[in-house]
Amino acid sequence: MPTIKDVAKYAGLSRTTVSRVINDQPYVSDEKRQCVLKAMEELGYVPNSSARRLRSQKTETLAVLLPRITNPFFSHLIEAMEIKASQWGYQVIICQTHESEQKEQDYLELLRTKQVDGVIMTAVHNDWEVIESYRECGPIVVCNENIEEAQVPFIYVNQEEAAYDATMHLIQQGCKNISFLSGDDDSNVSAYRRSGFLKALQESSLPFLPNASYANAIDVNSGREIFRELRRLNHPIDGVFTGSDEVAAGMIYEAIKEGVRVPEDMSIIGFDNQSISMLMSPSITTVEQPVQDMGEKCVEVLIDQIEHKHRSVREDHVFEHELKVRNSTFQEIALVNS
Amino acid sequence: MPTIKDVAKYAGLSRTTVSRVINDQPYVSDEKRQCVLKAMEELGYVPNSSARRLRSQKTETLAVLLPRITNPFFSHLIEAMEIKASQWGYQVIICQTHESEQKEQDYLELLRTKQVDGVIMTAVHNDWEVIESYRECGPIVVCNENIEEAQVPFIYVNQEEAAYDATMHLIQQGCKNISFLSGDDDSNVSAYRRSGFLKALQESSLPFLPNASYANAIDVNSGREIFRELRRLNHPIDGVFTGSDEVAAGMIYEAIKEGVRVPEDMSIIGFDNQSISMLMSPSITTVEQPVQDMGEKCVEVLIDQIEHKHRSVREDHVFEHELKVRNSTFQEIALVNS
DNA sequence: TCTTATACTGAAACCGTTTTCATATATAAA
DNA sequence: TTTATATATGAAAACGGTTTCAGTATAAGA
Repeated sequence: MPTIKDVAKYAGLSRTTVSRVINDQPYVSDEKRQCVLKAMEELGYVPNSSARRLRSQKTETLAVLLPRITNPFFSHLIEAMEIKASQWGYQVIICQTHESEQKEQDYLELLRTKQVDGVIMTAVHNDWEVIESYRECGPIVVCNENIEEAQVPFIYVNQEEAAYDATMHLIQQGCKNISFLSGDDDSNVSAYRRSGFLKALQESSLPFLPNASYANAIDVNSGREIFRELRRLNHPIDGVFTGSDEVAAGMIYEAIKEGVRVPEDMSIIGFDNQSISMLMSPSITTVEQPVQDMGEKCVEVLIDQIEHKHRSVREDHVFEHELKVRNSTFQEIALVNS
Repeated sequence: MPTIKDVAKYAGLSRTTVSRVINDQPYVSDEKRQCVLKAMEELGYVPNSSARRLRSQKTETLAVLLPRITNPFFSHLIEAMEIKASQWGYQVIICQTHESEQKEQDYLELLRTKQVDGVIMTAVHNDWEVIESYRECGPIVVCNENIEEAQVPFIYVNQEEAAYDATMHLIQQGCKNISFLSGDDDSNVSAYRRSGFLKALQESSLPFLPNASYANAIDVNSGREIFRELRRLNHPIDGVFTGSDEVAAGMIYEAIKEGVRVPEDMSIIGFDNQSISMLMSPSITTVEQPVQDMGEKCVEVLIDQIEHKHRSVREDHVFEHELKVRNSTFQEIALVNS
């Protein structure tokens, strides 16, 4: 592999001049520029990025921390991020935390060891003060969470409102005994959603059913399991806020198996508008978040911080959600009759 | 940020000794080792990875090239890869090609610029001779494709056999007019599947229907569209090999809408055993590939090549597929009656 | 006692760039 | 003509580690 030194020698010029050509800097005569380009071409030279990184103190690489990439919400998010980052000439390294505090810290170390210029966190598992200590090593932006005391940019949808709207929709459909499901309980997202859920119940003078509340609803299988548990309650449930299309799909799967009619006997509402929500029968009413826009925004904000080195203060980028009403909460018959 | 020099000074020792401690090398007395560790701790020192990379000529980073991360097959693959890589202390950077030859080349450049130690390609869009030219810069392994003339490790499922088995299953269910769908047509996967498909038809003395053959079946929407097109043919179709669970799901969605009964009027078979295939009603018969094992194997083989620097020759790691028979090709009634 | 081997330590070279600084020349302004 | 300014070039320092090599001290073997 030829180095810049070889190119310089071959072109009969100094490394400095070659470097100027590589980086499109001024103060190189056209004649020499051509000369250098020719030399690079003929030697098949390509600059070594480790050396560039060391000297220029930047990596043009971002780390994206997420629980697991197979969750469609996160895969869509990181898809958008990678595309945007690539447009800016940045690489994206993928960091699956699997909800582990330790792994989250391990990956944040990438910032300290200068393997990345910045970090996007799409979930936060450690206490904020732990995260905070990494901030001196480089910018961090948080996506999909909202931690009040933290002074970094946040990109999110108002989960409280979203859950409120979803719950209100269930109530308008006539649900009176509504179950609340959430994933990881230490996440702020769950807390905000619960709060919106409770607000809707309260305004409608409906009771909260702690027995029909589960905090381990994360995927299809947990959805199926929780459905079976709900059936065992002596209190009949006619509506479920799942917080996830996959959980909703799992519940519907089980409902069909058990002969429970959705939405007539039980209305089920998902979250994220993943493709599964359209495909299930009945199709799943869900809350759409503008995932692509959010992903792009994260990258833009982060790169802006990296390239302009401005100390990040609190910054809120709130995106709008949208309720997608489908058949898991809404009987088409009613529509036909009206 | 403190450097190794600061640590050395603080500990009253040389950079060399500090380096030895960092890298767990012998020939450091216990006393000095403690001394260095204490100094690192107190200064909050962490080695700069750009400097390490430059000197030691390795990055401990892998690039994974894939069409798009939102395709569940690839997200499951990369999930397994990331976990395995992380166990070996390697980072994974994600490279979405979107089937573009140019992007594929751009990402292969990471190898030349020494930003990664090796590359995993989960699809191949350029001619092999183009790829070949990057091999002198570092090891490449190919996953999910099988290019005969190429002398690198391949990790794959025998797509010809898989398609043969799937088609045979359709035929055994009584299908006589079977449509063949595939995604990207320049991919070898499609070619092998087509070959297996044809073999099954031939052995059963059934005709191949070129009019009912589509090469743009990649997702739910294309599945829906193709279903509608198939309906417009004057030749009635009673079986479809889709090559993708998402395409199959899209077709089933449309079938339900149009009152076509699956599998009575038309049997549909997917590929990949994604969670959607179990959730649809009817659930989708599909071909399972051991995605996790394949992902892990890719990383193992690649890291082995990186760390032992042995020139890679042809190496075939063939994994077994498994037909998962579900309701989109198989009437449960028949099972009950028997 | 004299080699010889082994454990420990550090000075200096090296990895391949970019950046700083000094110098030279050409052009414009005074 | 002199001075200031802009353009063009290269030598050398810097980035922050690891590796080579040489040197010293101590223990073991002849």
